[in-house]
Amino acid sequence: MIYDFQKIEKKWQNFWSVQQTFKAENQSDKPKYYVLDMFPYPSGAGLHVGHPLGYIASDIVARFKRHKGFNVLHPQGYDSFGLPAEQYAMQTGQHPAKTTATNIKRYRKQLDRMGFSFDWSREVQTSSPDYYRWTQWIFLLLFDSYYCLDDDKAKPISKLIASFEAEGNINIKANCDNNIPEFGADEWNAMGALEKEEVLLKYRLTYLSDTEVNWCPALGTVLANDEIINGVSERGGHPVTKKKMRQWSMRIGAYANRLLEGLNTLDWSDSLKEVQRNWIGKSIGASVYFDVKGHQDRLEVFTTRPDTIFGVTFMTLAPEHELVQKITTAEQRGAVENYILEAAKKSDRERQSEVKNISGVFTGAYAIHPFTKEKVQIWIGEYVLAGYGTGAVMAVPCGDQRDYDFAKHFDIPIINIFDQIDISEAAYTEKASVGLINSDFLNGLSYKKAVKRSIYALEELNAGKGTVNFRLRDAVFSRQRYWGEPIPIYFKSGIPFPLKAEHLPLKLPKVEKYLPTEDGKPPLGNAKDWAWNTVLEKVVSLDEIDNETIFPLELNTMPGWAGSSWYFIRYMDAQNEESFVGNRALNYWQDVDLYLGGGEHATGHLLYSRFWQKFLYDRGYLPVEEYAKKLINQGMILGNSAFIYRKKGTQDFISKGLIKGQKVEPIHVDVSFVNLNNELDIEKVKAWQKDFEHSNFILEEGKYIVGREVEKMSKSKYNVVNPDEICETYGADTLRMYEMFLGPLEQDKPWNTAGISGVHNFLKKTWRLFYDQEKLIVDNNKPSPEAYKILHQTIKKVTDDIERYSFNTCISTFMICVNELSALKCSNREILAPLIVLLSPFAPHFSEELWSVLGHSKSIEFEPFPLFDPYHVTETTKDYPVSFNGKMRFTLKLSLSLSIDEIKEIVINEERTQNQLQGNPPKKIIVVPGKIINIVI
RNA sequence: GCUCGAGUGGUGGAAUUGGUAGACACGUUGGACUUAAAAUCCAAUGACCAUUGCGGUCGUGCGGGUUCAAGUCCCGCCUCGAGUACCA
Repeated sequence: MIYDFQKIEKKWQNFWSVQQTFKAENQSDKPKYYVLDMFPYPSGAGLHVGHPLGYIASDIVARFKRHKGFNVLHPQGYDSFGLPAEQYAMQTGQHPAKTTATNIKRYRKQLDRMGFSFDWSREVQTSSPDYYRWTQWIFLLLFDSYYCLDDDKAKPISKLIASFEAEGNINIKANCDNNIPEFGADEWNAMGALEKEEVLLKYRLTYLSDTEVNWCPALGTVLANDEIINGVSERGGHPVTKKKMRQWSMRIGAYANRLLEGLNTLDWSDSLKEVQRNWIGKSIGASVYFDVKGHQDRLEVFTTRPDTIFGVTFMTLAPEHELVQKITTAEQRGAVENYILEAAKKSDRERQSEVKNISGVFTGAYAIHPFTKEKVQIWIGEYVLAGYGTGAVMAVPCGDQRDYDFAKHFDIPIINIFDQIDISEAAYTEKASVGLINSDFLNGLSYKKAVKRSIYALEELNAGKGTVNFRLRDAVFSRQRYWGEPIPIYFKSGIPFPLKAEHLPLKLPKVEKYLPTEDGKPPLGNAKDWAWNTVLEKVVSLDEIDNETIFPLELNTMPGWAGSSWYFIRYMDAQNEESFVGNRALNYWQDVDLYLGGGEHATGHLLYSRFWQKFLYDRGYLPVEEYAKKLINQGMILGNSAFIYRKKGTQDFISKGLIKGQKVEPIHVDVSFVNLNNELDIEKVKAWQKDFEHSNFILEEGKYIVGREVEKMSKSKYNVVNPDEICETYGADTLRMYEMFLGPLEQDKPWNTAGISGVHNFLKKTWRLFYDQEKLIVDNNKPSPEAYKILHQTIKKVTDDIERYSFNTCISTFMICVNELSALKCSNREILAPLIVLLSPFAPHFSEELWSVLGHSKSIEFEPFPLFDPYHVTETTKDYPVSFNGKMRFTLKLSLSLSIDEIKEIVINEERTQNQLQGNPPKKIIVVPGKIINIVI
């Protein structure tokens, strides 16, 4: 009988599906284990071989844990709201729901073919109303909350209202909008309902405000900071500009410190934690208030170097700073407005590319130095960013290179405050302990002391205070798009009100067009009837809304990250119609034990989901503050692109070896046209695209050799390899093992089919331990000691390797094991049965088949994982290295082998020991339980 | 510029706390079985020297150091990759 993987894989996939083998129960006496994959966006292109890498790894862990006696939750679903489906809809008029459904079907088929042990009864789709109903519910809960700084947690807004009624807002410490006027209880109680709502909006965790947003004209929508890479949109690479718009935001800033501190409790990679730390960007320093000469307003700046305050010779504001208009003098107005206009025109990218250009303009106004009382010029300059700190800096040219360059360029005075330091060429930016000079009461003090003293002095004068500043901005939550969750909000006189939870879901309407309306409203503006009907149906009475309003409903939708910020909770209890998750399920599953996914989500999904988790925890809906203590970022599988070379201006394509110095342009060709020796199938290329039909291919030694380059796998680079093809030729089990064998899980690696035969041969070789031609040759004889030794060494190594997620070495171990068993011609049931169990997480179909061949009727899945038995690993005569550390002590290490109790005798290789000890032989041997044996001499 | 990774045969990569570097696989070469091919099996495969003496020398990016012992630890460089960037 040959190894017919096609037949076997079909058979067992069908079996698992019919038996519902992988359905997890929400209660069990077994300990729980929750293995989570980052769910995919179902794109039109389908899966390529890179996508399953993480799923294979998590599937191995899931299956391993089932063998180890855990009740395993291993779900899968789809992040199915998103831009590509919407853009496709714009082009073709097809409803995104339809294309999404088609894509999901295709994904499912591909996933099933690889034999994953997902519990599909828990599938979620973020675009399904049953799911986004609860996304909307969480939005409403955020709307119903504020962040209390006294207790450092989110609380119901009703508590805030109660405080306002009792004592106004004077003593309230909350994370909220800036510039909220103070009011007492009487004033609050005297306010009208709408007025109160307007105040509350400034405290809510999701709130509407006029904010400077990243506007992407090409996509017709705003974008969050993490959706912009190098000044252009992540999707499509379109330019992004600044625009002021009334938008929903999420007060993630309230959680900045907890998100930062929480990282210390997580077992995530250092690099990923570092990315989040940088993104949160905590800096400790001081706020300093400068009076503006001749104005009431005070100018607030943030600095990390309050110790350098006596070096201030000017101030710089961002062009967008709100005080600019107020304080600019008549003579300077023209120049200032020109400058602002020029700055506004530029995209983020242009600004970034002009970093080295120094530009700025004097406002004509002066600030008063809080200590010296001298007046300092106030400038505006692009180098100050509106979005960081207060959008204004106190410029200390002697201590900051940018201020220094600016001062030199505009001939502004520079004061040196550093003792013995030459600042004629550049600023002194070190924090090293040089004494200060020209600094009044700070003279002679070191950095640390001066910082302390200056903050103290500022506070005394009421001219500043110690502050912590975060780079993390509140997250813009509105998107001017169709294919996203509708925001469950209606308006009355411009004030937002929440729909009631029992009225959810607020479903997406059908629209004719997916583009924004002609008057610039989001796509949902095309659904006027929907908006009115919804409001009539769901809001108590018509009086509740303003007659004047044309669109009483919120027309923006939620961003892509909304649905993905809590899907891992929904999996615990995906069918629940009463609540976003049931208490019993939640108490049982608690959190994710292992999360696997790409590191590219560090500043997006992985931050936002932590934020929502903490919020839901604060409000008492979740039991833990971090949902995934252990995270592994699988590396990317890269494509191995193939190139042909067109001679400039001709239709001649030159084989790679013949290019020499000629001018050629490389053109991607589909990798399937190229064989393992990089020879091109010219006929296929000619048939592929019209352009090449009459092209001339210049060969070397009768062949056209292509160039190769490793790039990201993508359709446009024609380097995509479809897992279906591999399953067709080698089978899913080979694909699974090969992807793991390619290299360490967390490393990026190019796809290369060259080595796949090795893994396939391994399976065939294992098969031959069971079958000789047609005959099953498994016997019930007593295995030899050698066979036991091989098996138990394998058990030990495979178990250890899975537990440290080193799957590539596991596979090597299997190969050694099977090679050795073949050499012994060992086909004993007592050896083969446990071996098949070991192998089953990696090659599940293969193992199930052989398991049933051995006469078992139940699925191998729940068979206990074989335990390592040191008794079977007898010969340990290997000579162990002996080490000597200064305390006259030797450490003798045993690699696998025996537990200490089993050791009868230790033989020390005299010659070797003598060599290493240079004439100090051991005198006494003490055996201590554990792995290390100490020999004291 | 800053932060974090990584540099090991022809290739992918092993070497868990310092302990026989190169496991395992691909590739290559030779051989067996075959009319032949496929499939399968066996042997060799870091470099150099010696191979009718079984061995020897050098080897983990470079230069130092610690240690009986360094791919692994420390110091100083080089190269590559990833992220990030006027963050006050």
